[in-house]
Amino acid sequence: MRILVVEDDVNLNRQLAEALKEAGYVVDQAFDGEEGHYLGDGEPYDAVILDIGLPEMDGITVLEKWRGAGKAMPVLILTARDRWSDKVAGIDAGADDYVAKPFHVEEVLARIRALIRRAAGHASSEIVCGPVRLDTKASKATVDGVQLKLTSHEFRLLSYLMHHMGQAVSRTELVEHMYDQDFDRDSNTIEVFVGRLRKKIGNDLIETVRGLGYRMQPPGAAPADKSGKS
Amino acid sequence: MRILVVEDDVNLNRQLAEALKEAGYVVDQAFDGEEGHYLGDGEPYDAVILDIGLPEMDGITVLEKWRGAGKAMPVLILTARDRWSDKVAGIDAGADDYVAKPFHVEEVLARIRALIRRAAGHASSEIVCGPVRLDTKASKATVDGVQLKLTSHEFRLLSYLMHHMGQAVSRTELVEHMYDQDFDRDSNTIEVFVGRLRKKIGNDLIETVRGLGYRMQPPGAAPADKSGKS
DNA sequence: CTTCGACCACGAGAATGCGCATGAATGACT
DNA sequence: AGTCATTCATGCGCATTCTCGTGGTCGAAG
Repeated sequence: MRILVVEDDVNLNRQLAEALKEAGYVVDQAFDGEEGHYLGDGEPYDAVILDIGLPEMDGITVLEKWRGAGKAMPVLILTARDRWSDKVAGIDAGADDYVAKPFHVEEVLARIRALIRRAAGHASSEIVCGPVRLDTKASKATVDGVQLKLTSHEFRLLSYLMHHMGQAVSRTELVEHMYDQDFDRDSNTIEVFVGRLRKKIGNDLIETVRGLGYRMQPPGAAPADKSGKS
Repeated sequence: MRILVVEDDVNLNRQLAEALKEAGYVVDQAFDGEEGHYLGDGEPYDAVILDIGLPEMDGITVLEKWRGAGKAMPVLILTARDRWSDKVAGIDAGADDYVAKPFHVEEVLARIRALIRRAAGHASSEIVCGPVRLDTKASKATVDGVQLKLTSHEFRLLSYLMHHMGQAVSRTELVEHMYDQDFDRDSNTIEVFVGRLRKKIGNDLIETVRGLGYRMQPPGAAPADKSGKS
């Protein structure tokens, strides 16, 4: 999962970014409205944390521009505690949630989790697929109750697949959500990680869709194929 | 749009209900956890406003029960301003948003609007034709609920046909949409794929229109019309 | 009604290229 | 210094796709 943090306070920005990375997200940072808008417009984020008071371009404006351009990713805005009119303006501009400053970083993490979860259409903080259980709150995964030992990239891969269960996910999409801006897109890294993951969670769970990418299936979904081969 | 308000403070409950009705929603009211849970479990709401501190059954518990039973409607929880741990707990229990008391009614309305707007975005993109069901988002297709194993070209073909249901689609048109620019137009690949597809989804669904191309038809619509075309 | 030409279905073999495993090289963290 | 995660390159196996050839079906004209 890839997240953009737009916040001009350098300390706060770093603080957030570190907490998010700690929790297993990939994080891009922007320090003014201009830069934030540019990144959010060009890169595919799973969520954005956006400060309202920003140099160069106001947070609300940034948000409106994104929404106007059809960007639909969940956005969490940061406002001063006493400016409740900002919150309403922000929400009407298309924000999905807000947190008032000063805040507990923990709270922001919970909100982000909730936003990502909701964007993927899941109600609870645990996502289950057959024997695999992903705990987004604790950033852990288990198979048949046994905890998996995953590297950070393996976890991000699994997480992304499970948040998009049933969908076929392209290699490019995976790369874009598992890495930040600059990454050499021509390589077979993803395939390697898929291989490794399969070795850990069992081969049948991640299905490869030739020419398209990979797909994780909800539980009893694909029993047999009809008159094809296998 | 139908909304459930679960709040034990009679005044507050009425205040919310009136504002919501004013805004054009249909509103049901519950005044304790038990009643709230019962209604939310049995009736189809587009959104729920749920207080955390409730007699009979705690709001978090109510929410967990709903989510455990597969209810996925958006839920906005109300908490006391100083209990931020409640918010985190609530969000992790599956709440989609929260508002801290005391709040401006206007703000609650904005949130509800946002929640409903967002929930509408989760409609699955499916096209159905008789027993065949095509899910473009997941890149998969089922016949009578059984998942098909299609290669990427077969899928593209089916997809194009189903997107133009009822129309006769020429071979050239198909070629142009299934391949990029230059492709040897003198080849019978399309016929081969149509054959393969028919074998997988059943022969009656793709009708051949001699001299023109192929057509997919919802069943029973125009059973093998001999005397002309549409 | 018959015949002819064009169009279509289908099977089987051949070529293409995708995806996977593997192992070595690089980099990060302790 | 050593371990572990990550990245990259290579070659093989096989699903997929394409070509080709034969036989069948349809429609129109004589």
